[in-house]
Amino acid sequence: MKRDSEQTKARILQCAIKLFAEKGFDGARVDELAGLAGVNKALIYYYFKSKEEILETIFDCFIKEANGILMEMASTGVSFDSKEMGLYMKQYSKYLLENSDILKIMMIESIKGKTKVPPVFKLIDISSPEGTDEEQIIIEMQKRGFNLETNRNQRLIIEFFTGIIPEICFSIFRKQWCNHFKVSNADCVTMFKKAIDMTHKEHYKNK
Amino acid sequence: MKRDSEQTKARILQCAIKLFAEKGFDGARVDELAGLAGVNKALIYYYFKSKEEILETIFDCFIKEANGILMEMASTGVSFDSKEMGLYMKQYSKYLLENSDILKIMMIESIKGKTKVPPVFKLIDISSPEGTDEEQIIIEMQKRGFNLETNRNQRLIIEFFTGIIPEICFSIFRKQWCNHFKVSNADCVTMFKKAIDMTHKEHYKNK
Amino acid sequence: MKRDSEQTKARILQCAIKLFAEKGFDGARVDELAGLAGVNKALIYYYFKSKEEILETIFDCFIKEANGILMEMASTGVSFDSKEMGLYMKQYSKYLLENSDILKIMMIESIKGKTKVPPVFKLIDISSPEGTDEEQIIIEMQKRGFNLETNRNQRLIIEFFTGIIPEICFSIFRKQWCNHFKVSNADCVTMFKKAIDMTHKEHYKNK
Amino acid sequence: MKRDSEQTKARILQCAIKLFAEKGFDGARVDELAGLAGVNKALIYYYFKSKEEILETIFDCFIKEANGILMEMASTGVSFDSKEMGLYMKQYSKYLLENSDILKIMMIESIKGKTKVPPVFKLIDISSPEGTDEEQIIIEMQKRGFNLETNRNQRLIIEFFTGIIPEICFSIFRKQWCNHFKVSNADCVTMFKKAIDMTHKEHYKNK
DNA sequence: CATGAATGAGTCTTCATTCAT
DNA sequence: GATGAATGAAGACTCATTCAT
Repeated sequence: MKRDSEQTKARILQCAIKLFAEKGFDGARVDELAGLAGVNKALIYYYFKSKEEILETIFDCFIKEANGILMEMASTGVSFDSKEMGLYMKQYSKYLLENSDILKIMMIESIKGKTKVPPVFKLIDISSPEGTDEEQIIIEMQKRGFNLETNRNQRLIIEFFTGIIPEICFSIFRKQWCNHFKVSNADCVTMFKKAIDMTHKEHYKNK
Repeated sequence: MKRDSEQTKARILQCAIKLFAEKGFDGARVDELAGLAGVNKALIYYYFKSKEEILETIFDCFIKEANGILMEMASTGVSFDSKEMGLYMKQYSKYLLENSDILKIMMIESIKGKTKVPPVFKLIDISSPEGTDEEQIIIEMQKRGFNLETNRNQRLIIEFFTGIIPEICFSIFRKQWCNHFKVSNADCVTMFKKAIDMTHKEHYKNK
Repeated sequence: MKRDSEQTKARILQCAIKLFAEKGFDGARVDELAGLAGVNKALIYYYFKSKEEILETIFDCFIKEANGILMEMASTGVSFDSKEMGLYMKQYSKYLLENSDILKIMMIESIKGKTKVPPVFKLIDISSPEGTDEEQIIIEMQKRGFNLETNRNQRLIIEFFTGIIPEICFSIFRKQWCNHFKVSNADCVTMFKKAIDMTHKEHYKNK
Repeated sequence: MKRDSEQTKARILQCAIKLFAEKGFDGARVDELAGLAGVNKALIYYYFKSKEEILETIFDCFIKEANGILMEMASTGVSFDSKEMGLYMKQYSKYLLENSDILKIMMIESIKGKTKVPPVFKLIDISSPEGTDEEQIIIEMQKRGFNLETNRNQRLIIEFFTGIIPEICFSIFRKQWCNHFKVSNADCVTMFKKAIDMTHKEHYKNK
């Protein structure tokens, strides 16, 4: 019972992610979601108060999960050049790539700007929570080989607009890019990694 | 007559841009657009066949205009370090910044992926049309000081995901960023420029 | 001036007949009529007070014309078997066949029954106006060889439902019948005449 | 559950028949239909995909039903003069008379000619399906006393334009005829039957 | 848990008609 | 006479949500 119930709710959520990503939250219809999930429309309202709540649930789960990964990354004392660091980076990139649908939804809703804080901003808030002892982190990171900007605002802008945003947008547009430019998925990913290495990651070493 | 008519149509388009940017195309209501533009709802359908056509018109005009700016930039024989080049770059950045609303709409519709080619892709297609004599351009650009990637696919990915996309997203999120991180608009713009200089633009000199 | 004006009005009417016949009065759009007639929509309202008035004009003209033909027929003292009578009958049939579009409109509007008197009823009212000296006519006709029913109501029903209605409906459906049953137009007309001869016209001789 | 649902759908259909007959399909409003049927407008779209589909459903049901009656009639080996045959004929006439609303709709839509085959044509297609062994039927009918035309096309035209069409149109115009000519319904029906007997039915005996 | 039926409030679009020139 | 622009009032159809079972 509980098993089935959980599964049904999860299935609804999974289908909602797919659907919202494809049509946008506004463009998606509860009817269609019911069809996709193979459940009665009314059942959706048994699990969720409203269409809106489905969206919120999706965001909350994702932010929490992404949070976990970043936290783990941040708390590990591995150096920039170390294999472990590379592993974490890879893992995070992979995580974003795997959740392209949620990122699509998040991006769209962020752009519309209905919420006080755009959901995507939360991805950087996590990696650099305001409460933290800034200087400490910077010194720590520099020890690991990162040449971090000391000005927090400047640092955030660099991280977000030339690091996270390209990563998100690549995740979002990868498929369409491959189709349009006739590139294989593997090549596309390799080339994007190189692009990030040549631009964003390079700047850590600059100066 | 013609005067008034043109103006009315333009007003509808301007309001549509504003509205679509705020609510997304799907979230926007024709009723509201009519109210915003101060015209009768039916008049909108006198000028445009459908809500969809308004969107297409917006995109077409923008792509055409952006095209013009880039064409001019490409056809001028100025060197990378020259003031003229800097001026053009600035102009294009400014252009994107000024059209943040259109970029919002474009980005959302691109993410949803209804069209074969995501509208945003057209911004890079223009700057590097497939028909062009690739080698010629690269040599030309290298003369001007640009260290362009010779592999076209790699070059496009770099240009798009670490150049255009950050520019677009900055345009889109600037206001929200300023609000959220309590930065002045001027500072924000300055910092973003520095961020781009340190990452994307730097790579032209790399190697 | 007057020339052009008259012509324009006539063209509008002709196109209206075509359009109303094809789509029905309710299904026809003034916009489309304007396009068909090659005039500005507003001009239609210069000539006619409303869409409704166009319909009325069409009906009035037709009734008046049909009236004329029937009057002439009735007032001529030719016998049933005479060539002249056959000529008139033919002429009337031809007239109906040529005005199939108007008959379509008339039939549709008659069926809907908005007006007190269905327009098609007027076609029989004419041929047998109530004010006339019934007996006189019957005697007259019998002299000419027609075996007319003496009961007016019975006579009207016979005339209308087995004479005029088949004639009208043949005019209306002729083309579609030819298409559907793969018959040539000429054959179809010949067969219909025979059908009428064998049924309706035959009854005049009965008894 | 099923009970109510079926009833509701049936009620919508019944009201649609009434409404379409009165105003024509194009002139009828879904809003009004909802009001008439005492249901929410959206419920109509729960049962039917579109206004159009309501019409199709009405036609399909009627054709199927009429089909049934005619099939039964055709398959019974009763002679033309027998009481049974008269009973069947009466039954069919009664059936048409009872469904004057559907016939009105059918006639209007047939006249407009949107569909490849005018719905009314289907009433004759049934009574004389092309695939059947023509000669056999004719011989069979002749045995029963019917003097059927051997030329199929001629026969169809006689049946349709002097048999079915008068029957349909009488059904359609009966009420209006009674009102206009101040005849009682009973008298009107009697007179029409006599009219058909004197014209269409008489021809079976001719020759 | 699950569902078929029902609904109020839209949502895009259309239409006959009018106005100003 | 003629026209492009404008409009109020619907029109078909949709959607998130709820109810009864």
